[in-house]
Amino acid sequence: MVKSKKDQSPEEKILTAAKKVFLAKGMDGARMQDIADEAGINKALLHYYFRSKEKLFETIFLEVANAFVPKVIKLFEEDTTVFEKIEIFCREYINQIMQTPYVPIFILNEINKQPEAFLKKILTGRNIPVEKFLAQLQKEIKQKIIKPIEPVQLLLNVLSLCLFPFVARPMIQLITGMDKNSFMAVMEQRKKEVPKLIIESIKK
Amino acid sequence: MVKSKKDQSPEEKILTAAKKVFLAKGMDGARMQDIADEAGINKALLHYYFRSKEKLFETIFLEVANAFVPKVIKLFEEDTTVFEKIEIFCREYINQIMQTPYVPIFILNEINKQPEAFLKKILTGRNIPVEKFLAQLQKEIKQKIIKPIEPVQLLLNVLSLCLFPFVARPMIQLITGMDKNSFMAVMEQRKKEVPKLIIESIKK
DNA sequence: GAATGGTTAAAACATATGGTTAAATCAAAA
DNA sequence: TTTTGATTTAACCATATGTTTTAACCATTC
Repeated sequence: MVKSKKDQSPEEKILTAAKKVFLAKGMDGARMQDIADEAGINKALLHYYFRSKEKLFETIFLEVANAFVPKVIKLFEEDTTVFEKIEIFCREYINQIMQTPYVPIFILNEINKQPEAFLKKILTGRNIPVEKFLAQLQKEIKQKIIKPIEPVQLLLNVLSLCLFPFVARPMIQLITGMDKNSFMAVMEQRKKEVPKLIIESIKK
Repeated sequence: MVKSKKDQSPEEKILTAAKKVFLAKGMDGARMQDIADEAGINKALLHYYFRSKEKLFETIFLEVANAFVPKVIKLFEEDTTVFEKIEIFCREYINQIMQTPYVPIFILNEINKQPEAFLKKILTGRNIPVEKFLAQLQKEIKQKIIKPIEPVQLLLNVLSLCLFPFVARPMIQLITGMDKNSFMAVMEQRKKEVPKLIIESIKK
């Protein structure tokens, strides 16, 4: 059950509104007035709680970036096969993004536009522990369980297949004529299709 | 050989500058003054040649959209196997986007933000002739050359694997530490890797 | 209930920004 | 050379927009 607008503190109302507006319009397209209207408060209050548009955006960006980082990264430290990891990762990550389908295009676009300094400041201490998985990959390659493969290519394949449909959703819906529900049904299928495809491609 | 700035007509200078600025900052982030400065001309001249920011953007969007549509679509009407088509499409499309790596994120983002009316107006008469390919797909499935597959899943797979890395390039470079050259080298590899992966996954 | 300190809003402010105007410039035609 | 029409610019305009100010409001404390 989501808190109704009336139950929220002004600060919460602002954050909820800012998230909605920034996600829809991006940093440049968002207007402080839009956020105030959406929150049902005065524009000056935004500056009372968050000093500037930039500060408010920074707060939202951080929060939304969390919704973009796969929640299953601890998975990579578990004692399972590479195939199992891929299977679980794809299923869970697609599942996660289905709950927040506007997040990927927002994040990727802002990363593309914000100055690097801004990003470094925000995204510090967020590096995924990948060494263990790389070691396991090398091991299973040596054991001839999986074909030799460049880890970066595997990474690109997994992320591409999981995330791109959400990034391109408006275009895909435009050219195929699907509505939101049909699209989500296709993504539901992909929870199985994507890991199958990846695993088939590296299985020996 | 690219025309030097001095050789270009004012209109060409404006278009070149507008393309650069819009691609880098998007419709909302771009400033008419930036474009004027980049073109080395007065701001009023922008309005002399293109009535408004919206008109100028529309012109650029159309041009850039062309750089986003695969130049090899006629390929689908040729008399070759599905496998050959996939192979050529991936190789050529990745090749094409490597020449214009900023285009995908720009287009996808603007499609996400511009009102649908605007897009419909711009993107009319641009539908890829896909029926013939679909028929061929069905035929080769019946002939048991390829596995049964949802065409929309195949489409998503191909586009994802070809385009996503460019959309996510800043992020990928940020988390892997690659520079532009390393990234492009990886994409060079992908011209072979991607079609191989796709074909493996549907070959019977 | 007066005082206090945090909270909210209306209005004002400064600047940015898309767009316009009117004059200067320039090249080609007469 | 003069004229004419297109091109280019500087200055200006109106509005949008992020931010600040000032005062009203409101709950809590003394």
